[in-house]
Amino acid sequence: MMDDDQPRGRALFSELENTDLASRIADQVVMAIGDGRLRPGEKVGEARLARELGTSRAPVREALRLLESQGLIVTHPRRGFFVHAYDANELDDIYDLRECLELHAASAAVARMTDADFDRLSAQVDLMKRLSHDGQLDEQVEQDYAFHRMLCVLGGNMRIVRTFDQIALQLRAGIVLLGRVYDDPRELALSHDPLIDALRARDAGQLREALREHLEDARIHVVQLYRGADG
Amino acid sequence: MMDDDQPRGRALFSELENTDLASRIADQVVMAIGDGRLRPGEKVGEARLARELGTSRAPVREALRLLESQGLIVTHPRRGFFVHAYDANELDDIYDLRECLELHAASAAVARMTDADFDRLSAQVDLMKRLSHDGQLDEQVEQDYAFHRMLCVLGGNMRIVRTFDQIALQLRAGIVLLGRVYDDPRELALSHDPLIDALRARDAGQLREALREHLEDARIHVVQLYRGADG
DNA sequence: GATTCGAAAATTGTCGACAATCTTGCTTGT
DNA sequence: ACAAGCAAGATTGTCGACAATTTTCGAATC
Repeated sequence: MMDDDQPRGRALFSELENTDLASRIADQVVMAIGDGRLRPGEKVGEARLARELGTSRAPVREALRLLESQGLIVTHPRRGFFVHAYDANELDDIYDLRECLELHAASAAVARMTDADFDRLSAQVDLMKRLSHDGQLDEQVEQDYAFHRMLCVLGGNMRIVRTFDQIALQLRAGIVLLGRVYDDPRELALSHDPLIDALRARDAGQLREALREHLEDARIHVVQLYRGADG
Repeated sequence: MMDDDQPRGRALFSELENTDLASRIADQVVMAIGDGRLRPGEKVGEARLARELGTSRAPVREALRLLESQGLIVTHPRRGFFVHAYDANELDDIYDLRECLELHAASAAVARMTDADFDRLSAQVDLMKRLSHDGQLDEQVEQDYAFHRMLCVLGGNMRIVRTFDQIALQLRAGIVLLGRVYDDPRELALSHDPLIDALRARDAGQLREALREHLEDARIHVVQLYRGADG
């Protein structure tokens, strides 16, 4: 009896064949939120969804409960499921938490990182730069999260990585509908250079400072956009 | 056998009176894990549980999925639900995460704390001391978590509080079965005095240092016990 | 015309059922 | 007796159904 640890429900935006019907439905809902078919605050009726997808309500219910635990869906008992509508304050809190986690993980990562790890991180930023030239913004953002996730993984605490994944999912879901966050797409890729510099020097203090600045920048961008959007 | 219809005042999970069957079942399972009726690694058959509780499988399934998202239950597809068996490394990771969060929240708390807040924190420790004299260890541990939660709440970031709640639940579930963590029950209450001192002085640096020591101490206690238990 | 009230429609929480799959325990062959 | 194989039993994933509740929408009232 072995534990076949498969890459857990880590199908973020991919519709990979998941053996489980509920997980597949969850993915579909995530995508629907991601591309705006489901808007914040909108009701997600399980019966309606089940009819649309041609399944019964049971797996739909499970999928929505799963997304509820991920923070993408909220439940009002006896009234149904709704797409979680993030407000500026909540995003601010989330970024605060993210900064707290990432700074901690990054400090540990500096001590544990091998040369090959550094090369991979560096290559990741290069990839982002190439994507920014091609105007592939969505893919660039995806690789941005991948970069920060790598940092967390290198920190060595899988529990922190899991929390980061949750946060990343929420941020993507909450932000996608904003459209562009940065005025110049290349800004996102370039803003990672200070991190690479600090990593190359293996200077934890320098990395913390660079990362703090990096994340504060993103936080301010997003929160300001959100406050401007509606408040 | 689970035979208690009394509310029992344990508000680990449900906030309001038990409205939802699934939530009530989740509470029962949490309690069952807490007092050892369900042991780590043990299978939790939904059909079996449903029969014992006199309900159908649907709410049981939802409850177990909820607990899965809380990290208390793991699922092996097509094979069922099992009580999550924490190992020493995982507890180590959890404590690391907890320390990261609590240090961050505590720093913010110092700046936001009112005199009344301080009095409440102080009173909380006094309560723990009284409980430690009466030998009410379970209740004392409960109030210990309440104290640390207050600190997090004072930090002002509700997202961090939510994560703390998750961690606390997992730690309680994972640790309870160890029995005693401290040799002397009074040690737990007394170890909070340095925190109170730092809070009284409103010295964030001092609080961070005291808290780090406090949590490192607990971490080492628990992890060592766990490594000694089975490895 | 706006507001309150009430019946119809839709939705949720819960239930029992069925096929596919996993587990268990027995049979069988050597 | 012991291991492999097979059949019976139990369990999971999914489905359709029903009562209770919520929402909707039109009617009656002021």
